[in-house]
Amino acid sequence: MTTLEDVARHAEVSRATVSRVINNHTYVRSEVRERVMASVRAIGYVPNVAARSMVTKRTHVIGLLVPEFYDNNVDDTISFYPMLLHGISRACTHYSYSLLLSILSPEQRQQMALEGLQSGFVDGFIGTGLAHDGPTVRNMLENHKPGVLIGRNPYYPEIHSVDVDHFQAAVDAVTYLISRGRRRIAFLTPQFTEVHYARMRDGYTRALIQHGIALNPAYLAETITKLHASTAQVIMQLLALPEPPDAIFTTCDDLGYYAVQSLQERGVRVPEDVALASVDDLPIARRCQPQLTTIRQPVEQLAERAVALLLDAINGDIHGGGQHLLLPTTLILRGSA
Amino acid sequence: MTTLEDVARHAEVSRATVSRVINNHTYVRSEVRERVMASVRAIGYVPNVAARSMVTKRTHVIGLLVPEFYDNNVDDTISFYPMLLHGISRACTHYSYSLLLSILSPEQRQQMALEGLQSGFVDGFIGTGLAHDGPTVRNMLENHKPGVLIGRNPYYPEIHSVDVDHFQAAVDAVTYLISRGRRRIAFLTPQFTEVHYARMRDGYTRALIQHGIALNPAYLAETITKLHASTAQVIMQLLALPEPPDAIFTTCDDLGYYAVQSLQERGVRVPEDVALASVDDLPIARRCQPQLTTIRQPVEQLAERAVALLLDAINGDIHGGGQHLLLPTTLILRGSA
DNA sequence: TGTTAATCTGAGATCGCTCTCACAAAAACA
DNA sequence: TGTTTTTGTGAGAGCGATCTCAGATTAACA
Repeated sequence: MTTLEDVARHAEVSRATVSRVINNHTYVRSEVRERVMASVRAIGYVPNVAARSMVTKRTHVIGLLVPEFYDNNVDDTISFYPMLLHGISRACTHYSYSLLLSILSPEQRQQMALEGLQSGFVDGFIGTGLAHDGPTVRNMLENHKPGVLIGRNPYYPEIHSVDVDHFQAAVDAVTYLISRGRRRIAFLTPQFTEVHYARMRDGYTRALIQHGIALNPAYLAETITKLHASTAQVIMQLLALPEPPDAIFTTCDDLGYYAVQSLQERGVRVPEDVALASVDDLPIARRCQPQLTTIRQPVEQLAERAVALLLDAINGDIHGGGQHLLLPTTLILRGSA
Repeated sequence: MTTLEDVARHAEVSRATVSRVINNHTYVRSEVRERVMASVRAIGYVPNVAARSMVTKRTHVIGLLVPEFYDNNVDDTISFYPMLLHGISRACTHYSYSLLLSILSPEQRQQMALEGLQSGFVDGFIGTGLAHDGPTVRNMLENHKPGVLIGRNPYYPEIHSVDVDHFQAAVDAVTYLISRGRRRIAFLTPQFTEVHYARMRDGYTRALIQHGIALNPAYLAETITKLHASTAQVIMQLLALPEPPDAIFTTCDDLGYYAVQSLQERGVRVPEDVALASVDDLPIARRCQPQLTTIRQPVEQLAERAVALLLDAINGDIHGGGQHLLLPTTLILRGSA
């Protein structure tokens, strides 16, 4: 490990001058600058980040908290978080930041899980899939390191956030179904308490109201898991209604996929008998026949904006309270509706 | 940000004593120890990692290099790397290490891509999917920070590695097909130069020889991509042979999945007419009918062992040259063979 | 050519920690 | 009770950088 001192000796200048060259400061004779850079290359000097960050109070590292996205025991589609992770990593590289990754198990999400993150190791962090009023989020605040949440947190409006406009997404999807002549539109969601599912139900309701369609409570359906079995069961119940739906809006592609399967298994044609629109646009959306008409979430953008917002916060470029970005979605037309 | 100094003042002891308490050193009166710990809690002290690592030369961070695993333009199954990532993260948490993630684009993989990793920021790193003789790997060496590769590197035996025993995997799969009475077994692989595909071909050959079955060069088939179209095309060619195969061994589940689809589209029954065995055991293996009989790779173990090996290397517990672990696989019997 | 301003360079403090070393107090031994 | 050993504590150096400040050199101006 070579140090600044070594370079200084080699180039016959002082530590301070080498530091100036390294950090591209002004007031260094170009001749000297050349000489120093040559020495840097010659002895293969690389600055020590720890030492540097001690004085600058910057590490150029951001922390990322994501929930576990893969469970070996469940035939699930691992998709959203890896995509997000991908985008965030890309954005970090773009801004020449490094990424410290914490994949939190459900228990860790319930505990304070910031470990090293507190210790001045990161300049800020991005949190996703955290319990809204959980200790991790509270920690973000107390820690008063800049933080950005992906997904809005109704409890702490002072934390910056970036989210997809799920309300509008649902309005768009349902409006599209209506425009295709459907009137008996069911709403199918996993039985999870996550906020965006509720938002989508609001959007669904809004679209119906806007078109003067009465809300039928029997059409509000929930599945216990995101898997085939529980989806099939709910589909069966819907089909058994006196007035079975002629369209279904599902809040995620997994459900959409299994819903199409379940419908077809019961001899129902998609989209002729029941049209289906969904949300996510994951690879799974294209793996059934017909492929899913779905709302694409701008995951890449979500990641990019989250990082950009965080860096702004880190650099003190944000004044006033929490910033909340809401990104628009796009309806992708395929065969299912 | 509170410092050791603050705690020292609060507890009315010296910095050194606080440090002893924090690091669980001996020679501190238990009464004093209590007092210090109380102060730590009282003022919410968290040690500064940068300062600490300056003197200990340890960061408790390991770097992970993975290739990009998601491409929005391709209907691909994102699976292996996220799973691996997951496992590595879990192992890190277990050993209370943090994880610095670098997702490398193809270009970055070709360049020197260790950026911050060199700067003493990580104690060592794990590399996956790197060009075997590429600059990144060379950097790992010159950098003389401990490193572990997932997947063997034929060029640098001195770098530790952990890998799946693909040779044996292929032997097992093909032997199983033979045990089911198949004799005309095709070998189907993506046209990639990666070493493990070659290893599997060796295993395939070995199994045939062991059972006195002549190798038919026409049965060695390659697809250009891992997608449906190119798989379907190759399957068509195989079926058009004078002696079409009665079984196919595919080197990855993506291919197995599309192969089953392609066969069925052409009216070939699986497994009655053509049996199929594959390798990976990704979620996609269970998404076709019949489900794929496949070789499960111990991804979780792979991750765990890689981390364990790296930590041993970091702690100087490994003597002699590069360690090379080869993990066994398991044959998962499902419907396709 | 003398004075002021702009440009260039180095000495040394500082960041927050660990760790060695010297010394003080208590315990064990003679 | 004096000496050695064990135990407990603090002073201070050092890790590798940045950054302020003062001094030196050169350029610009009167």
